[in-house]
Amino acid sequence: MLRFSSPEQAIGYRYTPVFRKISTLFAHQLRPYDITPEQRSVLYQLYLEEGINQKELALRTDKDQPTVTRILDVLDKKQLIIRRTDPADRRAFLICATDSAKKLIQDTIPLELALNELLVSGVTDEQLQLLEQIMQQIQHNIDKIYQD
Amino acid sequence: MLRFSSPEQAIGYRYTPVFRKISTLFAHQLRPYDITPEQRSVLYQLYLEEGINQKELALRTDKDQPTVTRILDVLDKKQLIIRRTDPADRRAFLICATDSAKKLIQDTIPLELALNELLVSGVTDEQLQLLEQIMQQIQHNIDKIYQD
DNA sequence: TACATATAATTGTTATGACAACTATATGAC
DNA sequence: GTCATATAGTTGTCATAACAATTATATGTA
Repeated sequence: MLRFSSPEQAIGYRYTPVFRKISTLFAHQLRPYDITPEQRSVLYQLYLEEGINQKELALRTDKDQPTVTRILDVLDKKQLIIRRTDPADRRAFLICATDSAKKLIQDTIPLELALNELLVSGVTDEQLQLLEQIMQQIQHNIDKIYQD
Repeated sequence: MLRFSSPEQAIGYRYTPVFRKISTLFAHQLRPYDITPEQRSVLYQLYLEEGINQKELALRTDKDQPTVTRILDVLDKKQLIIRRTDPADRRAFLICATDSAKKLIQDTIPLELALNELLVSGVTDEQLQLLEQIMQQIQHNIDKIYQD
């Protein structure tokens, strides 16, 4: 049974622009730090665990390897990361965040949380849990589609 | 009172990649039609109402004017739209979809709806309504932030 | 009418992202 | 050890997006 009859009801069509705007808002807030939300998401993974390689970083940030390569190039220029060659695999680099990168992450986490509070004001904890449940189901469905 | 303590809980951080993947899935499905989801979203607005100008099209597609200009350039090359100068305002163009564009939209709507069914399988109608409510609240919050 | 200001569209620049093709190195089969 | 194959990373190309700056035309006011 079809539950939808018009493109406006398609979740991609309907919600993609909302998340684009959220990203833009966060980008504004990050501007004084000379970093973008995506660069920061890569840096944040290194903040959680250093010394992982680019493929692993791509996995953890949900980005493809070329995108990670280029974001790391930018972060490298800004001296926010260091690429060390993996002694165990000369094809790979082990990536580490510099001290200033770690400080940047620490300084911007409150910004991110504060923006999030604004975004979900008026949304109850129960609703947020439901949102997470629904999104997990959708993510599961996406993974299943990708398997084929 | 702060409800969030880690960036993983920020909705932008958490859900943006999900919608990116949805867009990629739809792009795969549209490949035989030689059109991208974003190009199609512009065309869809023209399918709903023709003869609007680029500024209005930007508003309706949630894109900025430069982005719309460039997407229309592509659609123009593919002969999917026609730009007519507005006789009442020589700065503006009135945009129309060609017949083949209208056919393309009609042919791809079932694809979009079918993909959406897959994406929300296992999600109840009640959950989808809740999702819409929550996202409307978030959208409202975003609009409020942009006002300042 | 003349001029200041606003607006529609365009162009340039930078970033992200998808995808294909490539290089260098590792691994596994023999 | 040799060779086929797999894998880590890079590069090229195109599309989308944000933003600043520009051009051409409208509009409002003196």
